[in-house]
Order: sequence, then C-alpha cells, then structure tokens
Amino acid sequence: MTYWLFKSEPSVWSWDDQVAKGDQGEEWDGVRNYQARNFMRDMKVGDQGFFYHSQSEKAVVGIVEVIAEAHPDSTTDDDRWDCVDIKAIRALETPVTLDMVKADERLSEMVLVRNARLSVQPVTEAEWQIICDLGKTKP
DNA sequence: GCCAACGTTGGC
DNA sequence: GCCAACGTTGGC
Repeated sequence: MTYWLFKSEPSVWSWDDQVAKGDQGEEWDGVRNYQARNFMRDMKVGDQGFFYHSQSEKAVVGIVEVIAEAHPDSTTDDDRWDCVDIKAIRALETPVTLDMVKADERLSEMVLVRNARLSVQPVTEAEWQIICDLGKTKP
C-alpha cells in the first residue's frame, strides 16, 4: 500500500463534489505535469490518499482511495496525459491545515511543504499516521 | 491581486 | 542541448 496526496482548488473540484460522486468515484483529470502523471502511473487500486484543498482553505480535508489505475485522461486528445479514478472514503474529523503541517517538525520533509506546486504527490507512511492523528481520524 | 517558484516551450 | 521567454500554480 502506498499513500498519496491529491491537491485541488475547492472552487474547481471540492471534497463535497468528490463525496457526492460516492462509490462511483471520479477521474482525477486535468493533470498536465509529468511528475504528477508519473506518480499516478505508479498508483494501484486500493492505495489511499489525502484530499487537499489549495488556495483559500489550504488544508487536508479527507481520505480517498484509488479505484482505477492510470488510463488516458478523457479531457484531452493528447495521449501523454493519464489519470486515475478515486473515490471519497471519509472526511477528517478535523481538517489539517498547511499551518499545522508546517508547525510540525516531523512533517518538514513533506512534499507539500518542499514543493508546493506539485498537485499529485507521495506521502510516507509516517506522514500518513501523523496527519491522521492531527485530523483525529483513523488511518 | 501580487509575486515567487517552477515547469514547459521553442528558437538557436 | 541550452537557455530565455512564457505560462501556471499556490501562498501570502
């Protein structure tokens, strides 16, 4: 099992939108960055990830699961771009804000802090546990 | 709304 | 293959 983090602007695609899709889930489309795409190609069905709201909110708000491995992105004809499908599992009891992440020394190496612009990124198991703790949520 | 950081593109 | 120009992202 590998852990990931998916970043989205809530005004474009929010956690509520993701929850509304239920078990059917939704394509994580629109990624136009090679690093992010390569991470998606590494994902396996059953991998879990955090759902992060960028921009105004800047917080991890929920947990999602990969339900389909990388396939062509239906929003473009350009065959360079793939995406996975994810579904919402549960919201965090308490959103974990970027400030909280930055304030926690154990999370100082997180990609979220190190490379703010990467929209799909890996999360280590240790980081996963810490953020679940901070979010008062079972991993 | 601005700006820094960074990724991508295209000319050479 | 390099690098300048440009576009995009995301934090503030």
